[in-house]
Amino acid sequence: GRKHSDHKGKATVPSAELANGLSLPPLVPPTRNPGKTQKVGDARKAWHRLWPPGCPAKVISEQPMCPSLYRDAGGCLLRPLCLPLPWISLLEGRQPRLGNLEQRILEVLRDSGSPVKTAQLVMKCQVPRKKLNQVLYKMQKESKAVLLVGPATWCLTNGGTEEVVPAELAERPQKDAVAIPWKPGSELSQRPHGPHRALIIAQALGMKTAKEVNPDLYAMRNKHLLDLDQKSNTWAIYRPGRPFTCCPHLDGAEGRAVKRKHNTQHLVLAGLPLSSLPAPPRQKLAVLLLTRPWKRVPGGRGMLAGVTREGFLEQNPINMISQNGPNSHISIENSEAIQIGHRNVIVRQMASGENGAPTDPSTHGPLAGSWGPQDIRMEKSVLRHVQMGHGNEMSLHGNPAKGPAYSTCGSPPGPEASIKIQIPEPGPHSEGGVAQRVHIRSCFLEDTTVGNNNKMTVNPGAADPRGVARAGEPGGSTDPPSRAARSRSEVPPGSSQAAPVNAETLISGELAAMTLKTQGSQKYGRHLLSDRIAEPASPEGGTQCKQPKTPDKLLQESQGPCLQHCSPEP
Amino acid sequence: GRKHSDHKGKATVPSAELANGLSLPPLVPPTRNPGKTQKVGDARKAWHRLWPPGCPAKVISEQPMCPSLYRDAGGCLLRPLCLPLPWISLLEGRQPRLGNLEQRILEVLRDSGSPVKTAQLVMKCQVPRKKLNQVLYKMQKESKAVLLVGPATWCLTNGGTEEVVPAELAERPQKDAVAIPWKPGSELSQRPHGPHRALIIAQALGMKTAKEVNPDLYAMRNKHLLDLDQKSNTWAIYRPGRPFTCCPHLDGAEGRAVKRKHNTQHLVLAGLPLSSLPAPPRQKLAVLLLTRPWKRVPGGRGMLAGVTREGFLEQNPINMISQNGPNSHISIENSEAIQIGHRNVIVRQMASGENGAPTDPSTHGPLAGSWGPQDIRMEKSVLRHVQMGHGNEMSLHGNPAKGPAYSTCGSPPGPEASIKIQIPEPGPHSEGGVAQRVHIRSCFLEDTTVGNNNKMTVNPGAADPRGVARAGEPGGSTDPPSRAARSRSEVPPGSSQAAPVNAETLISGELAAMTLKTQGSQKYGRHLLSDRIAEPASPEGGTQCKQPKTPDKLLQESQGPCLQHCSPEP
DNA sequence: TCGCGCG
DNA sequence: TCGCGCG
Repeated sequence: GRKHSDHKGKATVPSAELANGLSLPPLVPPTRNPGKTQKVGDARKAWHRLWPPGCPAKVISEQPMCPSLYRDAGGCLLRPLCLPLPWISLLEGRQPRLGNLEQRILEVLRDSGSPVKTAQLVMKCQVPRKKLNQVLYKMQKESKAVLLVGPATWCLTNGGTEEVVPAELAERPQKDAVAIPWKPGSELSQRPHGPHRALIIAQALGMKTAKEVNPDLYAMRNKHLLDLDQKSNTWAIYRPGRPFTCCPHLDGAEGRAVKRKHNTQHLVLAGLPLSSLPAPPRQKLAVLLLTRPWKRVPGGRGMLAGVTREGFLEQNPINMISQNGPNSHISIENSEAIQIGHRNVIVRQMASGENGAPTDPSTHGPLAGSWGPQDIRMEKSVLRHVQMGHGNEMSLHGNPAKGPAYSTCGSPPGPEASIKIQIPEPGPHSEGGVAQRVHIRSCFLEDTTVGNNNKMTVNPGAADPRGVARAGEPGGSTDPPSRAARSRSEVPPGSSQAAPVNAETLISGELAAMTLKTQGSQKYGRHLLSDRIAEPASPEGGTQCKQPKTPDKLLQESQGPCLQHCSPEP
Repeated sequence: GRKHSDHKGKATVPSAELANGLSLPPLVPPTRNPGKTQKVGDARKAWHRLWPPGCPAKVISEQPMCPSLYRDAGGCLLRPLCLPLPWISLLEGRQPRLGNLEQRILEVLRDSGSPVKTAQLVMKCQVPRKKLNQVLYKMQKESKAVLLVGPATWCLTNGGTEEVVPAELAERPQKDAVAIPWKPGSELSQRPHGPHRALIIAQALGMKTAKEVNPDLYAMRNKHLLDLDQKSNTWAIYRPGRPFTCCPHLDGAEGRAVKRKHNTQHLVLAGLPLSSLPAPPRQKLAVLLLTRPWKRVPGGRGMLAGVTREGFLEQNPINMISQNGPNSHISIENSEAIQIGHRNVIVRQMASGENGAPTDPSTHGPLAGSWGPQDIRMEKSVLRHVQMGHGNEMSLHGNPAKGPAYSTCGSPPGPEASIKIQIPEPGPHSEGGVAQRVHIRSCFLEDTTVGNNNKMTVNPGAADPRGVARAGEPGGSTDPPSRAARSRSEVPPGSSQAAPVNAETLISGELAAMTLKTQGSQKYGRHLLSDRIAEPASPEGGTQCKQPKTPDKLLQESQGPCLQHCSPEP
């Protein structure tokens, strides 16, 4: 991408560029002692240092669920504080700020000291002319900070002094704005996820009493940014899925603790995608999730937290999503029986039968090493019983789920939902590289396999309940009813079982059995699937994972994964 | 989908609508004796009859690779000539003509008799305002046929008489324009694919010498429209993949000859579209299709219906599409049972059959290393029972699912339904890179396999319950009712089972069994059939399909074919 | 004097 | 007088 180098010639932060379509100016170290009192004039300068033009402040408020995103993209200047986004959001919420572009425009105009042509601004601000005009005209109309003084020619209304106070800036009293910045050595910094009492938080924010900060805290709780523990009356960063969630931003100790604590598993993990999708004007984030068959969350905008909370740990057969790379995205919607990766096997035998017996794996075993790289991109798609990869097998006996019943006549898979699965190369420079690259966007997937040498047998059985009932192993253990059967009975009449994704249905859907697999070298800790699953043909494992172990059992052996979620929406 | 009914209230041609976003006016029969000399004034009228407004003339020059599509969509008036597109292109290239939109604009203005607001034109012409303005201003500037007489207000410059002579029309001398049309009884008409000597062609075009037509012929050769046989010095329609190609537009005799020659029958081959995709504001892609059960042809809309009607062998179970040019595109809609890749096999056993047994996997094991690279892009498509990759197998037992039942409510996955499948040629520069590249966008896929050496068995059972019951293995286990059958009964009447398809998406229909295959002759990568498919019936070979007499079986023997199609765009 | 931001 | 086509 292009880099903005106008500002002191430093490189910009590309991730922020994604977030708002702007280039970032170079990072500027925060004020050494931000808590120190300053004069107002200086204060404004200080703000500028804290949130220089281009720092995607909006990311914070708009996409509050994603600490890591903020930290990487927008939290540049606050990163040294090592604070999760909610705190930063809280902090930042008390700061006056302008949009990135507005800031940059004013700066350019001020620096110029004379009218500036739009073409110049385009270059200085590194944004498309159209976007620039949108902002310029809006600024002229709303804040009067700029004026069109000729054809495509703009200047400051106040002669370029510091007294520029655009509308947004003028709205908030700024008296204590600068006093706010987080105390570096505060309790919160030491224990960034909490819990903390309100007073501590208030003090960290430069306030005196809890009362001052409470309104914000409660508001943030309502937005699922924070969690109030009623017993201890303490506030903590809210993390969906906790304690089962292992967040990437946890430090090693904490992460391990979580794993230890929940050693039980059935684990789940889940994937967390973080993404600031491109598209400036209407960017929406699709997202992610996954985990056990989670049910649809009615109504849902945004509250991925809710999704996760509800959906977790429900009799889930297998969910494995591995996320590896720092910028990986996983976003899956309405998925069912998916395999992505090499050599996966899905066997679904809902009904009687030894017949759904998968083919002999050995036949393609030898071919194991031969599969080539894969680069897959899917967008706005609905897939059922899909395998992608080499040497896969799929057997579908009887009636698998009856397909996405779209009631959704109106809206198609929304424009922004996205799934991306990128599996970076295991080694530092193994350019030979990407064994599999998958981009899935706005898709419905069911019984899907992506990868090489996968196998899928779907033997859902009949509508006849008996068939379902028989769907056990030879040994006599009774399998749970098929998902299809279950969902069939569970889904209320008239409800759409699987709606094509759109921005608002992001969170709805079912993911019945999904396997995302990467062949990673174990060195790097990227091997995300249990060996059992990865190598079903192993001697002790027998053949195809015919069912000896429940998926959950298999999962127990897998290393925990982690995930993070964020579902920012403007 | 909207229909244009302004023009004498007749239904329009959807395929053209797809192609350029315009509705077509009703077809007008061509001049009885097009070769007859006429006065210039009459001539222009004759042109209008030959290429009435809405006739996608541009299709010809812009996308010359698509005879059958042209014949149905744009070549409507030339259809009686039974000429392949290249000739028509050649012929047409000498005709003055207007673009669809220009024609339509003039028509609307003429009908109005008074200045017309752009907003009105938007509605009348069914094109986006921006596109309309582009054309309007261009017309004003270049042909002076229209004039901006007020804000967004246009009128004819000549009061709406027939004397409108837009730039394009005026550019060419028209003295012999009308004299050109193909001689109905010419050699070329009798042998429309050639070969013919240049003189014959020239004469058919109303010229006197070969020299006159040679520049065009060579130019067309360079565009791969025509082929010059050096030995005989004759020109023929160039058909990639010949002689294995059985083109839909072949006349009966030639078609039979091809069949006889290759003993393949039931075979089909089909279409290959080449399309210029997306295009600016809101172009829509026309598409293609092909095949056999191609049941639904929405009434009244679509010339593609015609394509199918005319060109394809009814009852052919399997259609193969070969892709040959480097930039070819294949667009598939509402397809089912598709295989894309090398050495695929589709076995569909509609009823009874204890076999249905998938083929022996070992047979294709050895071939593993031979798969070529693949680059597949799919967008906004619906596919069922699809395999993409090399050496796939697919067994469909029982009733081929009835495909997504499109209720096509409202909006679909989007305006630009398209599938692109690009299979890079294994040229010298096959850097050993990406073995498979897949891009899927806005698709519905079910029972789909993407990859090499995949296998798929779908055992849904027949519509007939008994048949279904028997469709199991010899062991006698009872198969569950077919998926199709069940879903049929389960899905409430009126509910759409699967539908993310645009109402305007056109050419909705079903593609029951399709195989997209590429293969290359070792050298050129244009060999279109796999050995497996080409020679399955050989005595020593194959055990692939046990059902001898079914069409499926016959398919095994089929030689690969070819075809091309194109979906026009302005 | 292409000014364009426009939904 | 939202005129907008604009590269």
